[in-house]
Amino acid sequence: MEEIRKAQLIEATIAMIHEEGFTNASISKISKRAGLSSGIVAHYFSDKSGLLTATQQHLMRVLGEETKSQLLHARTPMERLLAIVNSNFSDDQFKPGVVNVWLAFWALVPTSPDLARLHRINERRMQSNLQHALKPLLPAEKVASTATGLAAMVEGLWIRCALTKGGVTPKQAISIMESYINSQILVNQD
Amino acid sequence: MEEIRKAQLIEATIAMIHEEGFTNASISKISKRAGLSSGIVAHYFSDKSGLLTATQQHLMRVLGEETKSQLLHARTPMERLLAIVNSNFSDDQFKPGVVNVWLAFWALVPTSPDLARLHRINERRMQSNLQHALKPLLPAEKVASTATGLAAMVEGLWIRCALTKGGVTPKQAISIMESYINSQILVNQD
Amino acid sequence: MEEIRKAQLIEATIAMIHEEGFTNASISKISKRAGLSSGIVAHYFSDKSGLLTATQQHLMRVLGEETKSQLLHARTPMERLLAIVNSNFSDDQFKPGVVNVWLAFWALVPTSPDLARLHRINERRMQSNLQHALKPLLPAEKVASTATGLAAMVEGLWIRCALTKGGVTPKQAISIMESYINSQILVNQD
Amino acid sequence: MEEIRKAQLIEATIAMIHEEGFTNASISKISKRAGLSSGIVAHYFSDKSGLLTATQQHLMRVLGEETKSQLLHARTPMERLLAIVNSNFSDDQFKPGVVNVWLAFWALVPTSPDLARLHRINERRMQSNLQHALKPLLPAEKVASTATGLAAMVEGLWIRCALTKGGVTPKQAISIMESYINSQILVNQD
DNA sequence: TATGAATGAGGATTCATTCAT
DNA sequence: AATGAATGAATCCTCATTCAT
Repeated sequence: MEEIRKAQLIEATIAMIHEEGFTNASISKISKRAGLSSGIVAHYFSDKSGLLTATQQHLMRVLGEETKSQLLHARTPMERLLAIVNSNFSDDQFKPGVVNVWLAFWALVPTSPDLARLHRINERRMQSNLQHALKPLLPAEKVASTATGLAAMVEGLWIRCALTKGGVTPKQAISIMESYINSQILVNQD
Repeated sequence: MEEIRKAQLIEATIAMIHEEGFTNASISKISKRAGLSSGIVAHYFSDKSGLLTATQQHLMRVLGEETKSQLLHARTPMERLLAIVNSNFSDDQFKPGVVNVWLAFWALVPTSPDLARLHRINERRMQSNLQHALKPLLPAEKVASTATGLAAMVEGLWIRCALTKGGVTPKQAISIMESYINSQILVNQD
Repeated sequence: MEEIRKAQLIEATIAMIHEEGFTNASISKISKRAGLSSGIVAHYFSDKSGLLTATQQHLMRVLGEETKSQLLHARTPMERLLAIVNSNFSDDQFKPGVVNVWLAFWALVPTSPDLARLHRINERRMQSNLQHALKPLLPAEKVASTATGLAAMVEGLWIRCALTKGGVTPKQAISIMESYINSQILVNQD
Repeated sequence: MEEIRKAQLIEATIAMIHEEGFTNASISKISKRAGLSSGIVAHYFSDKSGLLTATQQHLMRVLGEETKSQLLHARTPMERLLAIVNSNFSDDQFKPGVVNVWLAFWALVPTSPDLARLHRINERRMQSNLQHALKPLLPAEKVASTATGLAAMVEGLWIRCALTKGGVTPKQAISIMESYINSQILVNQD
């Protein structure tokens, strides 16, 4: 029961943030949308901030699982890299609402220790995944900085896909990143 | 007088968003911090959203002028590219508060037409600057996508400099981007 | 519970309008007077205008029930007419506050669609009641205009009873209207 | 100069009350509409309530002059009566805005001593005019009550003309009152 | 005479939270 | 486990008023 209710509320939170913006996503609207009463949030998350943190955790878990699942089928280092990149641009990451939640999340990081913690965890996982995949492809001293650049590019392109209607498509984003990866490998080859 | 007051209020807005987060930056706190009364906001910006829009416009103007000023001294295409990149990582862009305002701004874009407009303008200027500088360096069909990738990387690295204490420094960020630029040019040279 | 709270708030609204005038009847004063918190108004009426509309509806219902109750005992057409007239001058209609609410209500009709609707309903009911009672007493072509004149006189005299201290009393008002009715019947008799 | 400014502001007050309702007619809107600054009101009327009182006084003066002017051409008592009645339904009394101001005025009488004074003056003038005209037509003991009834009917019909779109027209109102007058005279003749 | 900058109190409204049921 | 009534603080905004120019 608890898990069902929590899932319902997280789902409704994402939907409300999508539809009316982070600022207007009040507890009463969220709970009404979930078909539940307003008191329920206190019951399961103790707090509004508890609900928001849980929501962000949920999104991070979804992304993590997507990455893990795509990595399963990767055989070569290059395939591993592309798996990581692709997982960030899967359909799940552009579902209505998901985008706004991530953006709101970033905006809250500087003033919320809880969310800052989540942010750090997420960033480290990404960095670690990328470095692991890059190690066989690049000289050791280039691995870390290339991983950072790649992670940054993923984030930057993702924002553009999300915010700029008629801008970059996920497909184009992936191709831009492939070009980055390839040129880095080529240049550092000999 | 009008310009002085507006500047005071924009300054105070940035400071408050920095100190207490976007959500807690209320009109009364902002105006008190500016040493003015709360009614003054309505007087000069008609609205809270008017003040926020003006604040973001201000930050964009500062960035634009920084870019323009750095471009003045650039002689070669490569220098132009670096000028653009550098201007995004100048000290002004990491002054306390500036970071949070940009992040909050992005979070509001999906639900605020006004801010969406500003966002589009800013993005186009960046893209256009980069393409202009890249044209002499790359085959025509590579210019647009490389500019997009570079812009995305700038944004992504900027977020990391801003959000992750002890992560990437602006200096490292610039070096990562130089590496990206160089490899793209090298690979596409012959 | 809901009905009790609504009644409390409507009662308090009437009292506040009476004591401090329509302009000064704020939500916080009204709710405090009802012994409740200010948020309660939103809870039950969603709006201040919701509360005002409900208050006016309440007064109209009271008047309607008074009329209906007096009509129960009326046997002849003439008695019916007097019953309608009397109900408009019953003690309930001059209870402290009731007068001011009606006046404020009229003042808001031109700019409030909701109240305009209520006004129309009330006027039609009065007109219909009067015509029904006048039909056996007057030639058909005189019924409508006489009803209108009578309704207007009721309203005009009611205002004078309400606004002019030391002016007309309800008793005198009723006698003036009786005289109007009698003369109209007499003149149109043969 | 003073008279010009005062007239401008009174005119603007009536227009604003008409367009946005009494509640929304703020000093800044009124003065802007008059093409003047907001401070001007304090200068010429010391107060907002001063402006409102002056506005109501103005409307009363206009009505009084209309009555006086129509009475000039009246020769018989009956003509005098009709002149008084007609003056209340002249075009000036239904000019946009005038109606709302009178209604708002009535609503304020119970809580404003100033406006209550004006109200009393206006009512007495009307009563006195009517009694003077009725004296030659009715037995002495009927004059006062008939005047009161007539005044009330004028007011009631005027409200209906004003508030109920598609209800009574001024022409019909006058005819209803003529019928009242005639029947009263006929019945009391012998 | 006239302006309009500046104030700050007061308005309606929204909302997270609490709690009895 | 779940409700939703009730609170009251906080928010934005409006506005009459004051006053230096």
